[in-house]
Amino acid sequence: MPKSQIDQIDRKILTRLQKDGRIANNDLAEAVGLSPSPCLRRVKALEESGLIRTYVALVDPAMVELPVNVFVSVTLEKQVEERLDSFEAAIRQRPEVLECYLMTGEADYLLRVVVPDLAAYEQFLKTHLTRIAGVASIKSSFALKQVRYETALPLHHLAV
Amino acid sequence: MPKSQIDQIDRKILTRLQKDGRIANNDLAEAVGLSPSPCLRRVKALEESGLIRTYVALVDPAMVELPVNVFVSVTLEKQVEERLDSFEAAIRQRPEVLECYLMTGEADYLLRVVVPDLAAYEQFLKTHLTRIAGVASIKSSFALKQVRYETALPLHHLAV
DNA sequence: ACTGAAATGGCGCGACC
DNA sequence: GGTCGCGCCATTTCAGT
Repeated sequence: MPKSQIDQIDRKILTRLQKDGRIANNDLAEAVGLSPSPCLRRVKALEESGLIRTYVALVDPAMVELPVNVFVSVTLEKQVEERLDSFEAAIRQRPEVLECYLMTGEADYLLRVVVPDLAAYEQFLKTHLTRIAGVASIKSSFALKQVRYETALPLHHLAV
Repeated sequence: MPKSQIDQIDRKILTRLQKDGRIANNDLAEAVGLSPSPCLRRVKALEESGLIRTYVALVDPAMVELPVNVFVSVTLEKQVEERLDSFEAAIRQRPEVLECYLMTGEADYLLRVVVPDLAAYEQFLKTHLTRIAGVASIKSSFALKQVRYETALPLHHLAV
């Protein structure tokens, strides 16, 4: 489903829903200059195409005792395809790993891990990360502060 | 508002809403073993306490022509408080910077930037990032693949 | 004080123009 | 894309424990 299907109104809908996923369809319709029914039809189409993946509630990390963000660079022993898959499968098991990227260059992984404190991170390292087969080296970088965290993708580049 | 206020049911509510932010209150109530009225009251309390920050729609990056993730390490010239604030303010202006963390160690920043292609990233570098006052050095690392991306925080550590 | 049940007003969501 | 209408859900009120 290429971008050619996305017009100005769809872009407005997406921008609005990325800010407020619980907006009432009536209000959304008014905001984008449509009547409720065709607006809802567009939203459903965006959902069914997979363009809108899901709706979620965002929780404040500090208020649930999860103030520590750690970025972990992981290097694997060999770059065999099989190793990558098994590493990724293992990573997907761990709920404290919120993000994981396969990186270029040294061809390792970058993880963002969220934990209550340093002790919990040490536990994660010892009990889980170091036990994954094929892990050669691990480098941890700690965040002092989360300056910005957005889930809304910028859509300005999408042509009309 | 410490965690002592959060009981088992609240945890279930949060876990559920982090997976499906648009679930009907009736269904949520049934899922957590409550009747609709007290369930909704708890949700409202969690919202007003700020523990639930907001509800959002998550959009598929590839389907809106944003397949490129870049992690950018930024070092500032001097670690004056004022410089940090002005850098952070500048970063907040740029919608392609989805995440920004103040890091320990070399005490620089780590950014996650999302762009349509390498040309757009080059444009971002030249037009915006390098023009921010106080930026000493920039190191860009590109992601080949987003292996995992979660917004749901793990709540298993919260005691009953 | 917090929970569960009933009533009402508004909205989501389909059929049709 | 807009209009109409039904059914369901969110929300308030009231009673119970």
